[in-house]
Amino acid sequence: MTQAMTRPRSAEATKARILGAAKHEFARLGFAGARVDEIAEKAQANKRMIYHYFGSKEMLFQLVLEEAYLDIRSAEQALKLDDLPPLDALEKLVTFTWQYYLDNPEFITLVNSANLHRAKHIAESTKLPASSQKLNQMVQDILDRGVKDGVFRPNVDALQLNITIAAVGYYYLTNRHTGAVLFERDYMDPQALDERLAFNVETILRLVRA
Amino acid sequence: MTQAMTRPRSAEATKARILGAAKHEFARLGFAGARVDEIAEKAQANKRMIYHYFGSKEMLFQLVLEEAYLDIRSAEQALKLDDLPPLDALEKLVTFTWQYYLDNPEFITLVNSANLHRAKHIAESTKLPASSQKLNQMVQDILDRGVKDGVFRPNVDALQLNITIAAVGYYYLTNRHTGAVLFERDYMDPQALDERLAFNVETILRLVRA
DNA sequence: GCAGTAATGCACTAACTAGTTACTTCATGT
DNA sequence: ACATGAAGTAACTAGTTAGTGCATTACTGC
Repeated sequence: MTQAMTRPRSAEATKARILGAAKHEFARLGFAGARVDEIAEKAQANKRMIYHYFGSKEMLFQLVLEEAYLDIRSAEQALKLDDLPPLDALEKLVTFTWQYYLDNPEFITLVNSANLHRAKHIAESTKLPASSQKLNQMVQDILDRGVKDGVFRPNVDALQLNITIAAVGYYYLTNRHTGAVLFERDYMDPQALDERLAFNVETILRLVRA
Repeated sequence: MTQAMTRPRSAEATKARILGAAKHEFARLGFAGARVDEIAEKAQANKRMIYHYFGSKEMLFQLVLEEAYLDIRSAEQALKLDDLPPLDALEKLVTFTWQYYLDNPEFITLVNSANLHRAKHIAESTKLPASSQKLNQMVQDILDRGVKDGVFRPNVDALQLNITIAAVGYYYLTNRHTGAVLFERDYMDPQALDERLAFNVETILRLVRA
């Protein structure tokens, strides 16, 4: 990439620009569809830098994925749901998850791409299981408090609930394009989004209420 | 493709073999990842035949997608849910949807790939909205009967319910590979599958019950 | 200031990939 | 039998793509 102004050299800044561009391209076109040359150009970096810092297209994808997962996991931890009554905590988690998907549309297509490749790009990671376990524990704690307070029914599985909270938002958004064709509706219309969120909250709360 | 035995010539049979191989490859690797040469080989056909019958890789993908959607829509219609009490009908639909995904694993990755490309490959189809509307009407009828019988609460939106029925199964299965890494569980273990189906039925029934 | 090291750029390659050209083989209706 | 058109094939093309070799340029510690 030729630059009119000489940009100060910085390994960290270049790495970050490459990661950002890679996230964008992998999310937009999938792993196979994304082009290394295009990533380099979008990052205002040279393709050589990608191989210098990341080694291969696959390793780059690996890092993009890990970063994406760690970001949502850390945002979840920042919610401080322990301070809220169980019902409010659960509603807040459903709403947060929905809003996170809306604010970070790359996340969903990255995860889809990871699964198309049978998760081989994150298989070696140890950080991801660790942070996911914390999420699961967080939900388990909410459930326990809710049961103790008598607002939740007992024996709701935390992992199944977690999966379901993600599912009701994720599916709507990832399949919004085919959904729009099949059901002739604008899935991204603000009112449609509000209605879906309300429906999702209702779905989850009815699932756990005593 | 050289064949030891001379295969009788048949346009229909060749087209069908190509469509089958294409479905398999597109599902396995996504649209961008699939290779036309590989599809030809798997179909025991010559690549030229693909272009002869289907015109382009994109048109082939288009037909594969349409066929996949029409197949599930027709299987849904064959369920004859009108003959069942509303609660049973809904449970049967949830179970059917889950089992269809399990029996047709290509369906999910094809739909993901279609959405990655913003549904442009099915945008022109008129059959798909028509058949999807029938599905929606089917669920609406179940809801109406349930409300009349007093077993369902009123004002549950049929489309939202439809989306949710698909979501709780689809998400679990499409993200089973990353899920297995993150949560260190075998998502495809028979007992895990049974538990998930039971959870999904519970989720949907609690959502609609009076 | 200058040597050494890290960052960057350019031009290249070997393999691949969608699509095509020009041809051969077969089935069938008369 | 044989003409005709459809089914099928092999080899090719033009463009693309991940990955590299090597020279150059800018910081940094001394």
